[in-house]
Amino acid sequence: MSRPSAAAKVSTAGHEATHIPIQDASQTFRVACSNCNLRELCLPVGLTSEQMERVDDVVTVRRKIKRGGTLFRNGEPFTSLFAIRTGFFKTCVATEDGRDQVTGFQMAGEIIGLDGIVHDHHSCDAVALEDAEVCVMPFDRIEEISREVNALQHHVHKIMSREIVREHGVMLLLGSMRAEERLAAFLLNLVQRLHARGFSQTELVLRMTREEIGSYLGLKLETVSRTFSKFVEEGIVEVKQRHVRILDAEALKRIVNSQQECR
Amino acid sequence: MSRPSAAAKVSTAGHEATHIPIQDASQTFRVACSNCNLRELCLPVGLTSEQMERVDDVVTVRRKIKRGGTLFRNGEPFTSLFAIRTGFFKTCVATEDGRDQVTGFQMAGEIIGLDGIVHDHHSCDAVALEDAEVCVMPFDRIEEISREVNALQHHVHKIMSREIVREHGVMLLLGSMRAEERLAAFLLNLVQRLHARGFSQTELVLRMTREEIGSYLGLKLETVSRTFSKFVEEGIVEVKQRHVRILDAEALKRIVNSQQECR
DNA sequence: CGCACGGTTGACCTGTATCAAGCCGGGTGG
DNA sequence: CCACCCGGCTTGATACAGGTCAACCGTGCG
Repeated sequence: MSRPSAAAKVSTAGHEATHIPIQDASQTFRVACSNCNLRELCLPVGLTSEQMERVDDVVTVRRKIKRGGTLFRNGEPFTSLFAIRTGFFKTCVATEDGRDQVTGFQMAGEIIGLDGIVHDHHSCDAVALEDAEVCVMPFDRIEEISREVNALQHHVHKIMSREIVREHGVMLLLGSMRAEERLAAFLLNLVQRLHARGFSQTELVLRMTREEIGSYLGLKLETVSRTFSKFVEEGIVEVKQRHVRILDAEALKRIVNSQQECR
Repeated sequence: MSRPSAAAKVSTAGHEATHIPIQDASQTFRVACSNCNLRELCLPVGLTSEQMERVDDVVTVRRKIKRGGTLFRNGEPFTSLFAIRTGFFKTCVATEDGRDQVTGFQMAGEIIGLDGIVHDHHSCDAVALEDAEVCVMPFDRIEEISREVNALQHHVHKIMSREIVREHGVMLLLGSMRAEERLAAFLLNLVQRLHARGFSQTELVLRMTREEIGSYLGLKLETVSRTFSKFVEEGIVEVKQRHVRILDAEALKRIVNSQQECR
């Protein structure tokens, strides 16, 4: 998967402002949270300007990652959490025997790296699915400042708890849903998160391959493909490559909590 | 369960208000962590006695839960985390359409309730699979004290991170393993945790039904049963009801990371 | 232009679910 | 104390969702 090349340059408006000429792999520079437009996604709301000043110190630098590059890898020492500013990531765990599992897809405003806290080493890989930029937040700094700013402390707890709850949802999906339900749930989840970021509620561009979707959903890529085709036949979605338009969101919702009924 | 006269000394501040009236189902009383024999499972190590005194304030009361009783339920307000002192729990999430999924089994020394932090309400049920006793740790108290005791702060972060990593493992299991691998992984995990608590490395008593195991592993109870039978035939384990003796742990390990070879 | 990777589709196979019957053990009430 | 019942478990027969293997296509990159 070493296919760096031209960044997938889909013009789905939005984050263009942050497009800055890329130099080498991971260029770094300094910025402030206080005037970041993603603030309300990463940070607690209602901070005094004094507190905000403290919180600004959480982010030391930003870092750019090219498509296909890794933000961190299983086994690497853990030092920082990362707030995604732009771009799209997948995280995945692997067993020695080569099998691997995508554990999540992360987009702007989301935090990654929480897995590293327990053992001071990361236990999964974070791979950029498109050119990305993250805010680096050294974890000792986070702990220090969250001792002073209660709202930040609670916010950190919430972020971790949210991740736990999200994973519960994935377990439910993997443990008890059939292929159609999984894919429907996946699409609804993606589009909902994108919508919260100001994108369309009905149209999305998949940043990942069918294989990656399959890995996340516990399905083979062929099954993902077939299920997409089925949705298309039924007029629920339009699919052209990675571009998906949802024609009937209600149908998707019905699929998710139908479970073939009865019993 | 000696009446904790030693704990009565604490007398800190006016938290008496939090004393919940004792009901029949869940009896409550006060104790100290500093001389709890599970300390090293719940708490950070290497605290000064001064810090330990602060940390003692984290646990307000204990609570007993009978087999089949719930510690908390989906939708209930979140106020506290719980450290399991004795007994065995399952946590499970459910969809409106009745389907549900066991997300984990918890034993002595483990912490439950982390799911409630994000939304101030629990998002899953915690059910006692045998008579149990838990330490109640009001979360605002945890936050307060962990601002003062760095080691506690970091410990809380680790506990949450550990849960995230554990769930990654379950996702891997559910997303990419076959029935035998799942059950083998499950048994190894259980026995390893029990061993860490001083129990046998080769013998265990399952506290849950085949159906609950199945729910956790994303299998039907019949498949769980058949897979047990297969392991018995192969001489890997002995199974009498819920009593399991592992005869060949190596074989289980081989099953877990074999994945039908090759590729 | 052509290759290669991602995606689609078809044919077939298999692991697990489903349905059903029966067993075992423990608790209850007569 | 026994008979009975019931929940949990096992086992068999059969069905089917999804996996596997394979061929082919389209598109975007070198």
